[in-house]
Amino acid sequence: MTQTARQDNAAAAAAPETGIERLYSSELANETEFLAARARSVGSRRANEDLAALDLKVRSYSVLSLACSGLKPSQRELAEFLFLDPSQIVALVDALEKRGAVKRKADPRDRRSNIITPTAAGKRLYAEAAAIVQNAGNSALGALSPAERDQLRSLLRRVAFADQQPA
Amino acid sequence: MTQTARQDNAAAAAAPETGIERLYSSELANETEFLAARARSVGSRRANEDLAALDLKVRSYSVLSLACSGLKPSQRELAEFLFLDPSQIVALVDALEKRGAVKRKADPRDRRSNIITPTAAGKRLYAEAAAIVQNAGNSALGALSPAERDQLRSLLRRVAFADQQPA
DNA sequence: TATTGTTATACTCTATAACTATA
DNA sequence: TATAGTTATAGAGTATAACAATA
Repeated sequence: MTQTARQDNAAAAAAPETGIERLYSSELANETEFLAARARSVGSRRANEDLAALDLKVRSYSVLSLACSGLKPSQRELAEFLFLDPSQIVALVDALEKRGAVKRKADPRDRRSNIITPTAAGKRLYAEAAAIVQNAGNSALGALSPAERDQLRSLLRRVAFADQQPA
Repeated sequence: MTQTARQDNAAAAAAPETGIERLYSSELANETEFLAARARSVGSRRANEDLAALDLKVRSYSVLSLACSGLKPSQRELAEFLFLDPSQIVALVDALEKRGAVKRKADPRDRRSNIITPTAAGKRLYAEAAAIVQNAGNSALGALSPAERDQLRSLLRRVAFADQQPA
């Protein structure tokens, strides 16, 4: 609830150094690295806030989404794909399973593996969550035209998956 | 130090479902939200690894960079700009000050404020660090042409700063 | 009274190692 | 022996509240 009063008055003219906007001209503010971090921060903050209505976060939403993808991912695959440790996946799947959104199923070809599939309730939850996330995303990307959003997504996709190959 | 052995052998052909690439086709993998998070993850992981040689991280590098910007930011401004809590800035500035890279200086116009300025050593450190970060960034963006990198940066900039206005 | 910086604290996230069951 | 999942734990990151100095 911080109300940063605008200072576009006489005092501002006397002290134009006050105001964060002046930092926009810093070198840092032009590094892709920094901008990506900040853009993600803007986006996921908003998404987390909105997803709270469904008792989800971006993390659990991601797992639920992949569970609902029809691709029958194993926990190991979720970990690799989401850049998370397998032990973190355990906790995320636990929470989703406890609320009846997903099920663990032993892979018939390798009984060590747990394949994660959604329940009917899980699919409904995902539908709601996906709408919320899309909405939050649109809001975060409000400054861009539809074409620019596609462009951004396409560029990010190439960067995000360029490193996927085993190191 | 996890050496994920490549599996491009007969076993891989027998189990084509193994392999994370199939998850590229999921809905999640096409959400800008997710892609931005992942792209940032790729970039900052690499940057953090490389900056370790200077005993810096992306966070402390950001503070050092702004300190060296000539814009004479206060701690409060650093907190707002970096989306960090003022108490976190304290710790970051403490560490940089302890190693002689930056100094706190009372703002003559408001003695409550600490203006963060670099020492000569801090400027040298920043020069080295900036080269490392730029290098890491280029590596992370390796899949993109120079023009595409500019495009990405420009788009990210608009998203990253769209939300800057007081909430 | 409000704000900057500080400290202390708790909570979340992340990383690591050890254990089990399967292979 | 190697891998998938699990558990426990420690460390880093993040958020909150209270306090001192200054405005």
